[in-house]
Amino acid sequence: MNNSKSATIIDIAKKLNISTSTVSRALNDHPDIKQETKDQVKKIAKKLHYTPNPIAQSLKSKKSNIIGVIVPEIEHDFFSSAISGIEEVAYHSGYVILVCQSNESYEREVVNTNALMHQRVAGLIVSISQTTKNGDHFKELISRNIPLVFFDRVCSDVPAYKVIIDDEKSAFNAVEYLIKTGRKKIAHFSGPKELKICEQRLNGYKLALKKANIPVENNLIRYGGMYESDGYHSMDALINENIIPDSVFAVNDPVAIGAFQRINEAKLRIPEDIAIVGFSNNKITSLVNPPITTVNQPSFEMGKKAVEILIEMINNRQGNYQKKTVVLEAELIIRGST
Amino acid sequence: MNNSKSATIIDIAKKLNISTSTVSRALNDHPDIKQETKDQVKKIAKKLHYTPNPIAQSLKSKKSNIIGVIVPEIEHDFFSSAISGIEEVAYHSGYVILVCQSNESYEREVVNTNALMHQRVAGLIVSISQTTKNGDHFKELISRNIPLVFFDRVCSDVPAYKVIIDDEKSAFNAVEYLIKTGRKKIAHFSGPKELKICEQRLNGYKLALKKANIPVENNLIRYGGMYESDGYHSMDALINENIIPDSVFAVNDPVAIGAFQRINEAKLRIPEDIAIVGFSNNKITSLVNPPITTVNQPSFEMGKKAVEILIEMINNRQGNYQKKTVVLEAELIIRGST
DNA sequence: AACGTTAACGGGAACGTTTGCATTAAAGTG
DNA sequence: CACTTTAATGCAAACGTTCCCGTTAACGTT
Repeated sequence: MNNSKSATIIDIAKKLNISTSTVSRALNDHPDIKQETKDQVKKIAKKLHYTPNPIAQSLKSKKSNIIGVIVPEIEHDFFSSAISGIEEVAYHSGYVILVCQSNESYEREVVNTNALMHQRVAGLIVSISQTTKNGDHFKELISRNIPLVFFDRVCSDVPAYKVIIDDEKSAFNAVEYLIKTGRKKIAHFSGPKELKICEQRLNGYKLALKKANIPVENNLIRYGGMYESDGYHSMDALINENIIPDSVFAVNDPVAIGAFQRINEAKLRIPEDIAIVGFSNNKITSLVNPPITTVNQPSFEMGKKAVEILIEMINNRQGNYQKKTVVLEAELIIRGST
Repeated sequence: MNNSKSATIIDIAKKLNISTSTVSRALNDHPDIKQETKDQVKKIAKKLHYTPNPIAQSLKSKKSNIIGVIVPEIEHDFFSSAISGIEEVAYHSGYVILVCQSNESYEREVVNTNALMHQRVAGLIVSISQTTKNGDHFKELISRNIPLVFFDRVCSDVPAYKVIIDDEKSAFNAVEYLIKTGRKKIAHFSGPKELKICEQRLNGYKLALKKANIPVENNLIRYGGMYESDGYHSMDALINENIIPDSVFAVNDPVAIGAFQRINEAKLRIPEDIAIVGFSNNKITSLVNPPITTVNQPSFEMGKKAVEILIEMINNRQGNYQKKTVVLEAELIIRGST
């Protein structure tokens, strides 16, 4: 019964003594084919467990049902959640997703981009690596008319759709909240200066201070990476320099957690001695004690939105969409750490 | 310069006034082609930025460089980490990965499996959903000679390679450790009874008790899901029934975290009043206070191992590999919660 | 009766590669 | 010199679809 090979339209054609063209059209409900033939074809197709060969279809149409996704690190809460959102929408639209990670490496991002391009993906969703300054590999995609959507970490010099949050405004709100609750000596643990999102969060921080007439002190601003260890070290440095802020606004949650740990080790109390605000609303922030106030970055929704736009672009290839930026809401979630 | 279409071997052939066969063979270093021709072909190929069209190659060879991955939920720490491991190895071997999630739904797992099969993936790596009892969709793969490797959550009636840890033994070790530290009233929060791994962890729990001559009390064993809320509710139920254990062995980390929260709410102390042991070594377990003792399930390594075996199978399609089970070490990581 | 229309279908090229089987010319063999 | 061998290349089919063009027969229309 099971001859272990997939049936093709040729098999169906032979069985019914008709041509493959007719079978193809019948399966695609072409008006030229009469209902009776369609029924017969579909019946045999079902019987033979026929499914169209997507590879042959892709070769012919030069399109595929594959959406490429490139993120810095799959393991990251934010990205795995975004990928999940992408997969969810893609699944219901008949697409599958090819996932690559750049490991924060520009070179690898380029390799991945090219690999997916040659793989003839229908479109690409990307969050760029920390080390990416140059967007030429993305421009190549655009010149080949391959739809591209960035999310969260965008490449500003590439004219593509972007799904982001307002990092500056969100940071501003977070810091303003700290100020409203009486904090004055607010430290900021920032990330790599090259990353746009870090720059913008830093800007938001500064703006909030300025609005409240609090001077921006450079030794309260620490630069580092985006990981726990970075937050830990930044806090450690402050303590060693005997600079004790009354609050910390961290560029993201891992950094906040790192600071959190160092503060605990120093036997300082959260939030009494030092308040903490993170960024992203990673799961962990709600599970530590006290739970950490953070900016809810809607990762799942960002992924969904990105792929929705991408599929829209794939379908209306006319290019009548505007290269546009979608800004999602990122609200401050107030918890015990402030 | 950039005519926005990919160059093909036909373009190269025309440029050199030779046949496509020669170009193809030259690019693949076929011995029939003389060095001079190869050099010319490769030179032009580079000049035109030629890259082979993987779709055409797949159509011809009936193989692709795509590895399919199906997991219950991408967002899960364990799975996103495993996927990361898979991607890492796949990348360095010239494969890309197609990721689907079943959302713990059997039907969706079947749909995904079939979709990937028809996508002509080179092989498939799967961790099955909670609701999967039937492995027919996987047997179909095997009958079509598509390599298949399970990891962690395996389908026991399907003869395929499996990468797992020894759940029973790991659970046994964890509970035995609790007993050694003087705990006697040890609760176990289990997961869905259908899941093999839950059954085995439960078995390990029972065995450890029996070995220490501690009676297995059914009201200390609670069944639920695999999420925080389940752990929370199990603990809540115990407290409401006024059954206060001196320790809890949770089927996984989220459940442990849920119990952790409920214990905190009850103003009971960890580990003084109740010790906690989780399972998986999710990141969060090391970040809460006190950090939670847990079984380190080497997710990244499991993913790597699975894909290594898969690629091996893809290359030696002769089937001279044994359907075999690989058991990785899962050691107990002792932290402050015990 | 000669022609046009339409419904329903088939032929065959095309997508980009790979590969078995020629073919050709040069070289070697007896 | 007639022949086999060998090196290097070309031809054409095949992978499974799709789709532009026919083609055919049955039916109107004048």
